[in-house]
Amino acid sequence: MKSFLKSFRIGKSGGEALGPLEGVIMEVLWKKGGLTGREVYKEVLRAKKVAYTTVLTVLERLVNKGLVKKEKGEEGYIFSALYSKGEFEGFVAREVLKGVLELSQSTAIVNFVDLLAEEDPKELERLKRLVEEKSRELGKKD
Amino acid sequence: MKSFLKSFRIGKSGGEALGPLEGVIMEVLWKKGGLTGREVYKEVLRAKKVAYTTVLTVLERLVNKGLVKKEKGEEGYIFSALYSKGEFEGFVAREVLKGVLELSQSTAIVNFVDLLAEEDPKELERLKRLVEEKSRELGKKD
DNA sequence: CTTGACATTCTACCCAATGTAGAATATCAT
DNA sequence: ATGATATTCTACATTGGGTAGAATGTCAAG
Repeated sequence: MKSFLKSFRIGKSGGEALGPLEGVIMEVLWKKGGLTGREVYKEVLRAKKVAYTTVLTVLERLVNKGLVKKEKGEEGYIFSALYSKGEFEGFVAREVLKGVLELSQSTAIVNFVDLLAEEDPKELERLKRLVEEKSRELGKKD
Repeated sequence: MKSFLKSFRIGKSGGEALGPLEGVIMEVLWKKGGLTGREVYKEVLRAKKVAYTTVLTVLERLVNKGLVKKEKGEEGYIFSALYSKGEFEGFVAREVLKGVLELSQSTAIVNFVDLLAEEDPKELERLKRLVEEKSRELGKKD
């Protein structure tokens, strides 16, 4: 996956790795891939009033970022997501977490646990299990 | 602390919540607070060749962001960081982690453990301890 | 083959954050 | 009052993203 991730925007409802229109377009391509520009446009319209050419421009930028594939079909170009939403989220999460850990590892760890405890305390168990698994998986020496 | 954090930039060496020049200036103020513009400028020069007015402009922007305090002193204005580097990092880490968790909690958790294991596996122990403490601290019922 | 409906690409504008710095103005000691 | 600073104003550049019209390409129906 290419280095499309330059910045992670912090908004009211979570972080975003894509602009709002980019996000809508990727959602469309994740739900139903292999669409023509016009089809993508029609889907986007359900969420947001924009011009057809705006959608095409953004699609082109997503292609340049390496997130979308554009291939000639019978009916003109067909656009589809190069990675699933899950793969994409994984990539974003990894890069962003890497950034936070490099900023200050201890701060990141403490805050991660705190946040998880605040937002969804039962996930602490899962985290603990994951850590234990990982530990076993690594040092068979313990 | 104000909402100065709009975006977290992902670079080669970790994430950054500030631009490069902003970062240099904050480092100066964290090392030795209570400096005049000219003093900040002189310190910044050791790291980067810029004009005095550039430093002043950026200082002013940092004041507007609520990260720097500017107060009249004998010798003109004195600039100092409003928060320690640790406080700042904590705030950034928290906001960014919140963003990642909201993007996809499970993805965030899995990747967090994986990354920590890759980068500094002995920290897994600390993470586990923190999780256990936090669990005890919450549900005294377990 | 020409025309009209699309598709595709080009070009250009806007905005915000950041870097950059000169111009203008204020202040003050000599 | 004059020259050195300090401070503020103004402005330009770049980047990422949103927006869309203009220009051009394509093709099928008349």
